[in-house]
Amino acid sequence: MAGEVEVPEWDPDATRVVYVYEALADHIALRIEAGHWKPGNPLPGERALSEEYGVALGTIRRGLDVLRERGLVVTLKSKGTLVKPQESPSGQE
Amino acid sequence: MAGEVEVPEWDPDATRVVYVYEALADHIALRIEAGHWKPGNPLPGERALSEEYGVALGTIRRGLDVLRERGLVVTLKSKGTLVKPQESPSGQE
DNA sequence: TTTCATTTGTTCGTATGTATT
DNA sequence: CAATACATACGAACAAATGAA
Repeated sequence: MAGEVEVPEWDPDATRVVYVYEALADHIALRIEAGHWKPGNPLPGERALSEEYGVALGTIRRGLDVLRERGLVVTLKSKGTLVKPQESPSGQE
Repeated sequence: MAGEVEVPEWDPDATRVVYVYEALADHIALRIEAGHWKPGNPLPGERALSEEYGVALGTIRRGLDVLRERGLVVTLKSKGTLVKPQESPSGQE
């Protein structure tokens, strides 16, 4: 049950095999799985993430696009991007 | 006066005598003249056109450069590229 | 109702790197 | 080497929706 898990530092140079927005998506996904942000709760805003990660707004949005496609998050206009409750087809936990 | 006019399909391979951005400019010009986009109204965004035509952003921008030089459109930052009202200094046609 | 702050959405402008011709 | 074309990425500004005061 996803508690306090270690997440590697954000280092775009250490991930130079892939694109920034993909590495970004992976990193945010790790943090979600590590429980940094709980299901139903919002992530920091796009601008905040942009500053935190030191990447452009468009890059953050691309990363969030990826996470949205993966079904990890949902984005509501003027609200924010929320961690999607993981669908457990039958089991609770 | 410019109603529903037929515009050939976009086919970069059928126009291989010139550059893509020129064929692109010609094609968009045809659509404007055919009334697909009205004077004063915006064209689809550069990114949208990029996807629609299946060409890179830079290529779209080059094509729009051409149309701007021809006086067919005007581009406003953060707004879009608008069809310029055709200047009929005195004559109609 | 109006105003304001917050947040996502959209768009152009620009720069860089790579591949092809 | 230069021009074309593609993709990624960063920056800035404007637009729209929401919610609170």
